[in-house]
Amino acid sequence: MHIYDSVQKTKLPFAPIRKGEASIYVCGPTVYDDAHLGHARSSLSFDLLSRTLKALNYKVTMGKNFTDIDDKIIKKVEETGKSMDEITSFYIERYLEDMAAIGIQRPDIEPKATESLQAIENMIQTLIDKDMAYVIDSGDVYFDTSKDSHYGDISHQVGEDEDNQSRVVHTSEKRNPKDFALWKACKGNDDICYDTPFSSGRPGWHIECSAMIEKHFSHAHGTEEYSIDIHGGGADLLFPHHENEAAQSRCATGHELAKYWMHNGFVQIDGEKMSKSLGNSFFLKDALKVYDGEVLRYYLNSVHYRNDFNFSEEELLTSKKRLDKIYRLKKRVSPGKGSAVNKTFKKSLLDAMSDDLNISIALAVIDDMVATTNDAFDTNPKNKALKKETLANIEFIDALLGFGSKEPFSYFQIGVDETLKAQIETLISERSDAKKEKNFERSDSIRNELIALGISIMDTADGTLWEKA
RNA sequence: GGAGCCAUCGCCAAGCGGUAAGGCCGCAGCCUGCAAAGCUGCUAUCCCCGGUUCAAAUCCGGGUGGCUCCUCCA
Repeated sequence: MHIYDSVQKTKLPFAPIRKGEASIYVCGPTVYDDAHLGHARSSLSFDLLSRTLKALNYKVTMGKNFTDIDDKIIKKVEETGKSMDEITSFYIERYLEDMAAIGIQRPDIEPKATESLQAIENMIQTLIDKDMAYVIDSGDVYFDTSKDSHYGDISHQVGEDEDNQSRVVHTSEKRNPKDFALWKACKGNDDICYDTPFSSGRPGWHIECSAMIEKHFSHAHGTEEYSIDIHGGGADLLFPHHENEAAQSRCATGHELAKYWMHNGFVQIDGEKMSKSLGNSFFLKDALKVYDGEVLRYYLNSVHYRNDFNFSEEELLTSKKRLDKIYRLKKRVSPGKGSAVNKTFKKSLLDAMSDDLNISIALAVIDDMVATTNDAFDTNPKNKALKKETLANIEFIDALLGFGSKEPFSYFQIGVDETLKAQIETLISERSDAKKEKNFERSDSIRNELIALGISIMDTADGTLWEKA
């Protein structure tokens, strides 16, 4: 396995802290609204990583947090009059449903900030005790970036001279412009506050990830140099979020946070980053109303995770066509039971994914397998061994990439209700009769009716099959 | 103002110094009553200008264009 490390900016062989194991932590969503396609892409990217490592026989432990204490959540509390818990638990449920719909394997650990307060407090206290953090008059606690000689190693964005060059004006009692809040003191009676020795307040954004990783991935920390193997998230988190996480963890624990850092590219709409502030975000739940989750999954995963992804309906339809081909092949071999995966096929797929998740090559390998197998069945439709192997191949695709698991006939009937189904079957039956009588004018006319209904048909040796377009 | 990323066939997209994968679309053919599906074949010298090298889409320098980060953000 090779992984592109966004800190070293190069592809590195994956050598985990512990042989045969892989610990991954991905920054999850702040739960104040529904997940958009960008969240989907991030989840999908690291889902592929996890599946690939599992296929390579690593014992994977995947963690993804829910940020459930945050300014925007508090704002939502004020706006709606609902409790913070009502809001966050609602969106956490929605998030999990949406992710399940696109085939994301549930992480092993899903920590929440509200359930990690002790760990957060401990880490901040440690930093204060080590004089790497300071409490200002208001009760806010800041991390002192000047005390960390490695601050900047992650994002390479902290220059020597710089500072007031930033287009953001910093005005506070911070000692250094780059210092960031570990803890925000209570602002008033209505604020969400937790008591700690340093002040009553709530955690800053960055500290939760460091604390959760420390809490949930607590290796013995003997001679181990890193807390986890891989830390992931969107490219926008590299700075300041990950830089700050790394600094906190390094200074509090004496260990580097992660051995490898991976960042996924953005989903764009018309060439611009999808984001709420630009008003161009596309909620996953809305996309799922129009497109099947499996098709969305194939589509959003069809471009390498590090590249930006420009969403277009036209390209999504192209992805569906490629997925369709896999299911058409599956129709030829279903129902049945798989035997063993073709070794060459399996190796080619794994080789592709082992190269920093080269999905393009992987999909090309699948397309090739589909064409070759179809060709073989065109020559010999009754090749039983090949049928079993093909089923096994498709099962492997599903395990590794997360698509192809549906019953193939039902895949082509998504969106067809019982009434329409009965109508289609009647028409097909009438058409078959017409064909037997060589009344082709009639049979073609029926076919046109079906096409008008969005149904395409194909005559095979086993009768007429139909598909919803 | 500072820091990065990207630019490959009509569209999407691999490539990581050794002579351009794959998909969609299009064209031709096989199959079919005709189709559809499936299969086969055909279609690019890599934004521009310099340089390094026996050899560059791939490395270096300079342009041009697009995107992102430095503020919440996947």
